[in-house]
Amino acid sequence: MRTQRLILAAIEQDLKAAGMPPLAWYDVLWELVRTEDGRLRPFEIEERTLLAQHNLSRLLDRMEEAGLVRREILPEDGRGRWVLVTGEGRAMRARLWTVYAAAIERHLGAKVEDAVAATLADGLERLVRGT
Amino acid sequence: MRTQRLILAAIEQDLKAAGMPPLAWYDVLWELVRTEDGRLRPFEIEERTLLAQHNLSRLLDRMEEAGLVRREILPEDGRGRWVLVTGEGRAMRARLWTVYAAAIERHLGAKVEDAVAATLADGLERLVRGT
DNA sequence: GTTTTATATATGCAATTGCATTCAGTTCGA
DNA sequence: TCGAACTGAATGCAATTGCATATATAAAAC
Repeated sequence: MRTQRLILAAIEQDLKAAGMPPLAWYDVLWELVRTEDGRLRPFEIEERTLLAQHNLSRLLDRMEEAGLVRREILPEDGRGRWVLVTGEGRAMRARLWTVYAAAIERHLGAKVEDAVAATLADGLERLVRGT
Repeated sequence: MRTQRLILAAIEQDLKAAGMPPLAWYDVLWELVRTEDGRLRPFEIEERTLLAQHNLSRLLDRMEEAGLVRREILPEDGRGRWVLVTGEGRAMRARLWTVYAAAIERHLGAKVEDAVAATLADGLERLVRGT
């Protein structure tokens, strides 16, 4: 808990210092960009990012407001929406990544050897999966 | 990040389900209880819990309101306060712990063997210290 | 078919957090 | 010894989050 809080705070700090939006924005953009056609349903983003539903709904409001994504109703199911990345959204993700990657390297990569990192990743993964 | 979020959410969930206050309350109470005379300066709690200053200030408001701690001005430095645990605070910490301990066991202990946990703890510690 | 139940998303409102600033008191330097 | 600089804590206000509920639609049950 302590480690995560410290490192997350440090990374968010770096993003803010670079005038970038918070990490959650990156997470959403990334999930969208890595799909075939740059779009997902909100509930899919929800699952992938672990954001709470109402929380994501409002994050999408802000991102739409900022021109990074666009929402469209989908014909086959009137309840749902598509969330599409815009070009601006893709550009923002790329810019975010340069800062984010540097932050990861600084606050994580530079601190432990790859072997330790791999062991950590493995152990943490087990924790989630339950052995 | 994912592991931490999932496990923390699960634990907070257990606390809430038991009608208990959030984990941060426990952290503060614990830091107080483990001292010799059950009192600390706000900035000391801050360091130990990683809570932000203004944030802690308000958390203490709530905890004082709930009768778990008490604030006193300290004579030797007019700027500072003492934060003291009350008997109620100690009782609450003990009750919190029964739920918290069970949650830890359920969401952590039951999921990995001790050896893995030890390796994890070591690796995470290194991350903070920088090797 | 019409009522129930379930799913997907949004929203009103209260609680919490973040940020900048304020306030009070201490220390330091000329 | 007086004002600048600093430290510890609190606070006003905006942004975010949590919680419950609303809205809209679809699927299932009768």
